Amino acid sequence: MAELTDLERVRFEKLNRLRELGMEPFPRQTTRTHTTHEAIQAFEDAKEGQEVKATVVGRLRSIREMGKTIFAHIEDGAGRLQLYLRSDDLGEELMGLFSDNFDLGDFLQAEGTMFRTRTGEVTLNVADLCMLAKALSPLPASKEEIVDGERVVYSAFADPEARYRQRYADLAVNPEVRDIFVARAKIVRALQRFMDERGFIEVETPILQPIYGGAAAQPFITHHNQLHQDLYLRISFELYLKRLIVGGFERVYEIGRDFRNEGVSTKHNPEFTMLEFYMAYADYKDVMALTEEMVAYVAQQVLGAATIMYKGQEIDLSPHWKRIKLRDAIIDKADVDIGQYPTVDSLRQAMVALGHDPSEQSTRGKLIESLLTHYVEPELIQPTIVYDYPRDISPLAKSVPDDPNTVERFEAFVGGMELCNAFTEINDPLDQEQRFQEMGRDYVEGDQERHPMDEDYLRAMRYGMPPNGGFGLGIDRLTMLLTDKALIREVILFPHLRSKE
RNA sequence: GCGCCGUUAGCUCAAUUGGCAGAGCAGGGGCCUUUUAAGCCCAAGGUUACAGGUUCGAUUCCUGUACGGCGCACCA
Repeated sequence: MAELTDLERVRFEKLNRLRELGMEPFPRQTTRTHTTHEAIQAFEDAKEGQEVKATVVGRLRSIREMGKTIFAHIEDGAGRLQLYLRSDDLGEELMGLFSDNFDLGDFLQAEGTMFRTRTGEVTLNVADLCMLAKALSPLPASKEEIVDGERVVYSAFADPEARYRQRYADLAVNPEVRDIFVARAKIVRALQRFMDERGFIEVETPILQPIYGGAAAQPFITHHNQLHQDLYLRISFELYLKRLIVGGFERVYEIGRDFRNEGVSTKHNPEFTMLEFYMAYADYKDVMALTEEMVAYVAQQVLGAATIMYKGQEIDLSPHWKRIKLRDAIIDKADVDIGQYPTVDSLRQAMVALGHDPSEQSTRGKLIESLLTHYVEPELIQPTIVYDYPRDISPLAKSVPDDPNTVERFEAFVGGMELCNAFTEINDPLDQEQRFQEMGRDYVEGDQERHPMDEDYLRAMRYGMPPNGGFGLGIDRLTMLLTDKALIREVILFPHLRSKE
């Protein structure tokens, strides 16, 4: 065991003392007749003069000793409840035992009768209590008061590093952090309900993949010892889900984890949660309509409204969203018409004139994308669908009717953030093969983002793939949006951090 | 990967130009039988992230390391 701090040593002594006094600090059995919320509700609902007895459990969050009485609050999954310990009711022995050996953070069980204090708070007058679990280490201390119904916290546990490394302590002392993850769970449920109601079936495809694909990203590599085989953690679900479209499922979706071996930022975590769906007999316009409907639905289900506040700005998520061609969006925000620069070199020169320093290896599509990222994305606060993308950065998307260099692809942006990415999927195996070959040509040998050729995927396509629209949405990003968080780490329970030792 | 900033008690934060490192809360000892950031009295709590350097003297200045934050780069 690690060396104890002074505070921990004191608690350790209390733990031993409890055992000596015959109170097990980690008992096996718990009795609970009411949650804190139910106990308060039962009292509120009771007739005048009717006695309400309750046995509640929870973690000690505050203690106020006043001579021969003690006020305390416990917290359980449902909320908080004030306890009132009175020497005359509890007995001097238990009173002293509590006072000497119970600390903030301990879990306890208390039995008694509900009443209302002079100041109006519904409270349990405790007749008996016991320890359920002794906390050996003190939780990060904070204090709070209620001002006009708002909780004001003093000395809140706020150091981001400590909060992420010890998320358990963060969750234990910062209830608003728990709220984020409750919202996140609701978001996932709402998405599933939305998809299920529209005839999509939820599937699970491999995370360990012999060939990665479906996105331009560096993979994590792992190894299967018995099979002597290197495997990649998936960077997308795309190619497996479309195999299922070949197999006869018309509508499939998957919610799961993607892994990308890239830099971390306020919007990027090495592992993140995606929703991808594929819809036969649909194209990207159909998917646009479904996207608007989906996001508005989720907001409505989780927040009760399709209008949200994000970083101090009101955002209306209800359909229909603004739609703009990528070329027009870049003219609009960057004052560059990519149509006038049909070659990599001409576009690079135009960007250098704007003060950029584009990488030598960039394709024309990558240059366009960096214009999008720099000038357009941060400006798109209200939901906006940007569509019709360059071919060379979209190797799985079908081209638009009269322009082989532009593909039917869109991304939706909200709050200055890319939320999802979708396209009319290529279903011509020969076209797809050619695109894979172009990727092999355009991306120099050793470029980690070069797409490996997935022969089995091409074989699947040759059996015949119905026309279909595909879609990917970052659930972490959607959660940031709906919980008004600027940092992806705030919506991931255990975000990746460097090891400390 | 690059740049800037940060790291002081369990938590939140101070510390003049380089001159004995402080406070609130938490914890400990007292007082207080309807309090709620309860209050009052007393005492305690520190290798100032780590390793070096400059200096009579370093939390403070310099170098390096670790971790974090922000920005950039990367990021179909």
